[in-house]
Amino acid sequence: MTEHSSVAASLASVPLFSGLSPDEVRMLAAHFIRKRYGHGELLFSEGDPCRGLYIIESGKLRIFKSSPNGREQVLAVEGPGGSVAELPVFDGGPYPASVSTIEDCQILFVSRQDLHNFCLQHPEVALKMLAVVGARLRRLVGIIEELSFTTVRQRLVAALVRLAQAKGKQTDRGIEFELSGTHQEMAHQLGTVRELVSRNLMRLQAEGLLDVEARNIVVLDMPGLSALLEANP
Amino acid sequence: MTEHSSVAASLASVPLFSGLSPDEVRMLAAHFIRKRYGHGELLFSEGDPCRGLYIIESGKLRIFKSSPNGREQVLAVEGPGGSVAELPVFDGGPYPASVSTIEDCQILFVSRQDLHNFCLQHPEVALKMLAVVGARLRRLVGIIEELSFTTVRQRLVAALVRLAQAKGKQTDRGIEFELSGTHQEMAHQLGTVRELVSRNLMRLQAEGLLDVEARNIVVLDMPGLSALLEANP
DNA sequence: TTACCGCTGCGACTTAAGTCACTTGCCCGG
DNA sequence: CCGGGCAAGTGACTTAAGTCGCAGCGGTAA
Repeated sequence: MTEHSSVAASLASVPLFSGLSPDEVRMLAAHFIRKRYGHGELLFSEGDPCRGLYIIESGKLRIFKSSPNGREQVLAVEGPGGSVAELPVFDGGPYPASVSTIEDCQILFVSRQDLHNFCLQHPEVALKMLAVVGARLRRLVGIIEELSFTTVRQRLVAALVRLAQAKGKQTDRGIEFELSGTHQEMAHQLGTVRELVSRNLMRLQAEGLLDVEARNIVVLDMPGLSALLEANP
Repeated sequence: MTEHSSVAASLASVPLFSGLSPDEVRMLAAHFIRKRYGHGELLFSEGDPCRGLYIIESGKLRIFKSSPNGREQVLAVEGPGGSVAELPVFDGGPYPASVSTIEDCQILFVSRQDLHNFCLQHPEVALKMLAVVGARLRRLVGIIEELSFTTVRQRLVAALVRLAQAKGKQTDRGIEFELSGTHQEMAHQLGTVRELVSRNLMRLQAEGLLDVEARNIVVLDMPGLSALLEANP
């Protein structure tokens, strides 16, 4: 397979461009460049002028805000098939947040200009864009809700429940899975600091809901855990 | 002026539909209904299925999330020319937040179906939509940033500075303006409770930065106030 | 092997945030 | 003119959140 046609193959499977004809995908593919990034590399920082759109072929990256005090708040984690910076490509403004990889990544890039031109000829792509931006907006509203109504403890529990559902394996001891990153990274996703993640994990263990062995988590009492999401005291 | 043509006149001045020809605006106007709401009325609640799009002719309304414990977090305040629920109209999902008026309002409403049909024939409206949704997304990111990086005090100061710039009048004593609502409403916008707004205002007064007389604020030391936005101690 | 470094676990402490209960003042309607 | 009700000020308290400092652990690169 040539480089070019492998790009086309990737694009065809991206939700953003589903619905295009093979010919259209091929035309579009001509404008993309493939890039590789190592773990922890920065694609761009908030405030940078928008150069173009990124599409993830493999690996994961995180969209985040960082504060002068070194705190970080993760807005989203995107995996294969996901895209980044749909918005500023269209409104012309700067990137509203920074993006870095959390795994080695293979990424397709298209310049703002090229994508813009393509969209003018294919209005249905703009509608897809609206759907993607919409989904992002809903997630942001969810983050705001969590930040202003819940405690760190509840946010952590919510994250654990999500992880358990997403990649938990039922074993003889309970539902088992691995934390996606370090405690530090979890803290960034929950909008807090490392110590609180560590402490709250220990506390959940002390309460008999979890079993924590380094990064391996065993949920012993799923109903009990979920119950913490409802109650407020 | 007939009812219908006055609707058309209003629509023509809304950013979302600027760029349409007078004929197009007239066609669009036929699908709108004018509604009136009193102060404090609820247009819809989060989770409701999306019926259509709202455009504000006069008055103000607030988009907010509310928690089971009675807390509220305001996501945006929209005034004349603003629109509400652009997103769910397109992605078909439920409303992600609730909306209520904070003044008497005159509002134009169009059903999801009618707007959808119109957009299919006028793709440029979809692009405008993208811009509006984009602006909203940026504001949400800003809220997240404030919630996770700043204190209530800093958020309050930021809000005061914004108000001072927006509607402050230079007088002999300093920059003078009125709070937009009750302390309770401010608290909802800052994602906190009434008491903290009250206390922090008093504290700023004690520090000689403000003069507070009921709902009337006089900024005595604008540089000093702005300085609080930078420093972290 | 050793030295170093990043991740983790803790204990002790400080401070922001929120809760509760109550007072005061003001406006509006009867 | 009086009483009810909402808005605001305030003190005392509880608790979540965050900070600091340090110790142990495990891997890896020299």
